[in-house]
Amino acid sequence: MPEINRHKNDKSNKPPIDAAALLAWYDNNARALPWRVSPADRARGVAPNPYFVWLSEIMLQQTTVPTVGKYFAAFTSRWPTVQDLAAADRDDVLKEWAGLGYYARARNLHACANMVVDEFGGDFPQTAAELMNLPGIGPYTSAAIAAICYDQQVAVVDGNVDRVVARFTALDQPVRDAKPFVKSFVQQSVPKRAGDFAQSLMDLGATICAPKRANCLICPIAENCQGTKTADPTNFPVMPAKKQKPKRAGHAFVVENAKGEIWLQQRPEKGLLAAMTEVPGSEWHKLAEIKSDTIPEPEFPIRGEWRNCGSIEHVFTHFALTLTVWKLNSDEAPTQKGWWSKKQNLDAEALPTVFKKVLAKTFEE
DNA sequence: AAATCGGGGTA
DNA sequence: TACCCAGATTT
Repeated sequence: MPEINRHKNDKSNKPPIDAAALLAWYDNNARALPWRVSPADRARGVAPNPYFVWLSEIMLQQTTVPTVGKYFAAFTSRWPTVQDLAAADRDDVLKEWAGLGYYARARNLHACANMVVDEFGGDFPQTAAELMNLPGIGPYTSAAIAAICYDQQVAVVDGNVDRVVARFTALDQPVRDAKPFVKSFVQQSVPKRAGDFAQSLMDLGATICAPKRANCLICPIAENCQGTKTADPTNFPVMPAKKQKPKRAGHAFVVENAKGEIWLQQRPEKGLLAAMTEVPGSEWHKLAEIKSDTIPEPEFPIRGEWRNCGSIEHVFTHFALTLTVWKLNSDEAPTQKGWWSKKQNLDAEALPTVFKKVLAKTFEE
């Protein structure tokens, strides 16, 4: 008996998404967001601001809508146009981004703004293929900007859409291994109102077809959904095997001078928290590699009466970190390159959250 | 294909 | 706790 060379999730076996029904739902239930043009305004011909859409899309990468809110307001207030952002100092962009995470986004954001101004006269390219060439803009973001701003009929696939499609088609493998299928499945349903359709699918995933709750009773596309016919649609998407998070540990050195200033320095241009600001510290030892329960003794950068302030915990994407915090009052600079920063002004520095935790620990005294 | 790259909200 | 969030880039 010959093999039937057809994938189990071949789209020819799956009824498509009812775009008209989804758009009708979106017309009445769209989330109101600062960077978004409502479907009613869009129907009247109001065009989205590509700078706002692009900025929001970069901020929203792996980041929730509530978290982005304040940062989006701060950026658009300080830099109202892409020309303003391009003209800004990169360090100021990093300072505004501090706390939002994934700092390569901030570096690429500034580079992209300059490219749009220098190479495209300040106007974003209007197709996903062209947008893909800009720094920080990948498969999702290029499609999102092209669809939302210019109604290019491309499939926009983010984490929400992955989940909706996985449930809709009862996908039997992790979406990570079925990206082409998900994209082609969405593509066949993209209507003329491509931007509203993209946002409707994401809104559906954010509100009705949520990660731990599927409210199928009020879902506008439940009719053709395979997942809702199963015992529990939230069994989809199936998750890949998880692996445990390794641990690292190190020391952080906080030096305060007689004027109440803290010694800060800049991290290297590459790697974790690249180009951001930090306090001096030790290497972050991988606990498995030092074959011991205890990390090496601290090698203080300068002599003095260092005080142990306890430790802080911080969890990154791929490891968990424990830092022992040490404090010294001294007017001597502990490292070669760096600067003194007033304690009252630390919020304006480009300090990632892990170092804000370190500093907060020393202020408990 | 797998690893790297942050931080916070949710159940 | 574990999972997930309008992913991109590097290895």
